[in-house]
Amino acid sequence: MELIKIYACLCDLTRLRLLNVLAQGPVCVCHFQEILQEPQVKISKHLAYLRQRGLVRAERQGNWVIYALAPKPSRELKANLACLQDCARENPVFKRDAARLKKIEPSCAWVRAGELEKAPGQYRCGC
Amino acid sequence: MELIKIYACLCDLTRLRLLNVLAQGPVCVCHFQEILQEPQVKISKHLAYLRQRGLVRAERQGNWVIYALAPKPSRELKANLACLQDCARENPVFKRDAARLKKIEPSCAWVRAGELEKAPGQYRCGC
DNA sequence: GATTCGTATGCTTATTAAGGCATACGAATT
DNA sequence: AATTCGTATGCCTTAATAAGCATACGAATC
Repeated sequence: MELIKIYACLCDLTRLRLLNVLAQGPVCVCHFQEILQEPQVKISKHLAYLRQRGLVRAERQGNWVIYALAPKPSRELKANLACLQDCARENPVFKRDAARLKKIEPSCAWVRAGELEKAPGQYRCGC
Repeated sequence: MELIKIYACLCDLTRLRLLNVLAQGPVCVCHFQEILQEPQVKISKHLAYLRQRGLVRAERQGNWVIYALAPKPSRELKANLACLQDCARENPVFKRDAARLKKIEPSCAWVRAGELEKAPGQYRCGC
């Protein structure tokens, strides 16, 4: 069932952080490393987990891979992501991630990738 | 983290069904068996899971044990339970459970138990 | 006090998942 | 074509979980 799949994706802190960052727009893996301060394997595996379950899309851009939220989220997914955003607002962990994202943003060229253009938000990567 | 715990509770169909029924008010285990059409062990174990994590409270009433939603839910829990209710509205599984609950309701004496009185809704048990 | 009823728990098995290390991959660079 | 860079994956270990069977428990009844 769609709902179970969604909740399974949400019941890990790393994935929660990834999704919460992605809510601001597409991000590449290298930036996730900086923002979450977690090893590359860990991030890559959790992104794969989310990708395999359709919550997230990936697109290669040269050497980098840019991740974005799924373009056509189900009603359930949309509702739960909104709920997560709401709950994350006051949480120190998510707030810290958001701060690091803001810090990285200016030092990073904006990238426009064909496929991902349909996704919400702006492109933050270019490394 | 509170959020992770909540999502871990929500990522199982049986628990989702239990919580969705409990949103209508306290219910005893025997009625859960009728409503979910699942074996007693399964229901009892998932209720224990929810109880150990504080989403749910239990109170003995003679031979029966009546379960209810936690009396003082956190902001996160409240938000997610509301989201679940919203998502469950259109789902055939949850709708079927709700129908079975309605069917049982009239044939069942209303019980007032001391502790649980603080919980939302009405008591459905008495078997 | 023995039995019955409703519920909970211990045990076992199978599945899933998380984390880390090493390594493989594709694209760009040299 | 060899190397480098960013990312993904295979393998391993460990831990958590689900499900079912058998059994234990507490309260009521006989």
